[in-house]
Amino acid sequence: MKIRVDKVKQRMVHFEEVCRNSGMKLTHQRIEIFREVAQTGDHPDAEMVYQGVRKRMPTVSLDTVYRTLWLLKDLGLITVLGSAHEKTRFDANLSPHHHFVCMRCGLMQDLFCKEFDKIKPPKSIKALGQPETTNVEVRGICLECGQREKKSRKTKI
Amino acid sequence: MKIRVDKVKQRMVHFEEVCRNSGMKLTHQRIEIFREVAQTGDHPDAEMVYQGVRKRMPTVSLDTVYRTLWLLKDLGLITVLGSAHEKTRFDANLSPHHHFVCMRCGLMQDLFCKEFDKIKPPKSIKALGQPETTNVEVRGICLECGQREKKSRKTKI
DNA sequence: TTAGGTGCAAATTCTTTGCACCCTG
DNA sequence: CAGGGTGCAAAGAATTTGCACCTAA
Repeated sequence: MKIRVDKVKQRMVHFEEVCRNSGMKLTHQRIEIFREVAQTGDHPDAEMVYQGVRKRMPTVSLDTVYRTLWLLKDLGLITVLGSAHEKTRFDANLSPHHHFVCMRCGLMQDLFCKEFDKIKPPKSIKALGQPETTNVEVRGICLECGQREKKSRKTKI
Repeated sequence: MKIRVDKVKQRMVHFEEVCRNSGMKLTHQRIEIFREVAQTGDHPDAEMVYQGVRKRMPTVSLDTVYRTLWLLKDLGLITVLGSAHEKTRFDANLSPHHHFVCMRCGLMQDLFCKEFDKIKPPKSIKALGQPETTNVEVRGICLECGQREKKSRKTKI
């Protein structure tokens, strides 16, 4: 799925603005890597981004793609699906439940919520496939990471 | 977080029943690996399961732990969080949206749904951390995998 | 000019596999 | 007793890192 040209341009403008504000250098590589993600609608992985950028810039290296993607994520310019450093985890709790995931440390806690249990996919889901389970993922900062942040703010001043 | 002893026992009974029905062998290793997941409430990863089982059975190997965990997953005895074989994916779409994930091939498609956008975490979330985003993940079988299944069913008969 | 960015290759980390021996059913 | 299951060690795949050279600001 290709993103419409005007939408891509809009994203590029936003990207350049954020880059300049953050003080990071606007290199040719970074521009092309962001463009690749911005114009591809179907959640590319690092390798796909690399291959796409390579067509226009044959000398990029895969590690620059990785470094840039994480940087873009830190700047809030892209989102990351399926967590990099996080390992696969296993759960014997088969009853319906939801999760609270810490965006900083990756801690995943169970969240029981009757409201969430009632959520059903819309009819339009049929266009994508046959649904089986529906669950909610709340992302944020866990108590521990929140505490750590407060402390470091104090000591830094 | 330790799961209550009676709950663990209940899970063990279910496990042994499913094992027998599926025809797989009920080995000492499998029992201890399932027990470890069943009694640990905080989504252990393979390494943590391995270390836990090792205390009781010092000769188990990490690869048996992996093999067994995937087996348990295939039997529906445990669920898997954060996808094993799936790579990290990136997305430049920052507007709120949800996902439909294929449980067979891992394909992740965007799902736009105004109803889902309105969902807010319950107040009880404060006990876990500071929420930032809430999104819904519908899991099921995508159209392509659904088709493939139908075909293979026909040819097998 | 110069500090941050890049490419290369090697290292790490998580997970899987081939094979000979072992144990459940 | 037979065939699946296990442990070992080695392979694979994804991602990260050290270092010397390069380039945007």
